[in-house]
Amino acid sequence: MDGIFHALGEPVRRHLLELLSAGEQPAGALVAAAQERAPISQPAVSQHLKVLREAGLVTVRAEGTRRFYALDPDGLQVALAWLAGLADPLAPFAQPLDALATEVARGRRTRRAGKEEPPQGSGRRPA
Amino acid sequence: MDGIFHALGEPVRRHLLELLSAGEQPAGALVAAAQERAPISQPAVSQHLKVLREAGLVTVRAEGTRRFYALDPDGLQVALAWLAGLADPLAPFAQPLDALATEVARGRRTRRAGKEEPPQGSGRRPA
DNA sequence: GTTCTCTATAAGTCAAACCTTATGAAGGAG
DNA sequence: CTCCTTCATAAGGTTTGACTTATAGAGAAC
Repeated sequence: MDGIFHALGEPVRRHLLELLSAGEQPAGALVAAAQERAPISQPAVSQHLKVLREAGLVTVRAEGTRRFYALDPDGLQVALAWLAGLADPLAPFAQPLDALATEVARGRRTRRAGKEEPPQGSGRRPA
Repeated sequence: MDGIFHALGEPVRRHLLELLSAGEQPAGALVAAAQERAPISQPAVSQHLKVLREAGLVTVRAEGTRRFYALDPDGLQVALAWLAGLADPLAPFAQPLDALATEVARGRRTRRAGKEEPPQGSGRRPA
């Protein structure tokens, strides 16, 4: 939870998430896209991706020498639920918006991936 | 947008928002509540409140020498919409979850302000 | 094998941001 | 008016965090 919102607090990292909302991409493409917006080095982007990874906001899949990053719906859901609970304290109990967000996120992932649960290497750290 | 997520990145500030989700409170009460969780000075809390204020996440109302803080649904809505758009890029167009979040936030505000909509007799908020 | 590509980590620098003590401004009480 | 309360701002110190250059490791191409 702490890690999630801390990760979201950085503009570059939010931009990376926006890029990933179009679908999974190799680190190289993310570096190129980030450098198109503002001058930034490859290691800087790599470090940002590490933060997002450890926060549980993105997942990585290795293919050869490339690392494909994708949004992690679970992490996003945690942030969404917290904000929704703030707006209306009853929401987390009645769960109307909460459940809807989960639905959307999950549906989006399975629809996009078309495959199931590859071996999950890097550890996910609780927030 | 930048200011909003930057403000949300700080644990103390998120705690203050949680406290405010129970309703508007004077700064003093927020200081006391914050100090209950961890040792922190009054000016530190005041500075955090300033950040939240400038980010558009809270509003202030002066009454005598006291300042009553409250959640600003508009700011929360911006954060919610951004996250929802991430989870499903189509959401901002089709606006299912987006509209729902707005409804919730607005309903909450007008309900609290006592403008219209007499209470529907449901129980007051539980734990 | 050698080399080139792709990505992550190491080490160091610099700026942002958080916290503290001290103080000031404004309203209410005596 | 004087004092006390409530809250904000000022100034300064310290830590956190983001960036850069340099380098290492793994796989693909030659």
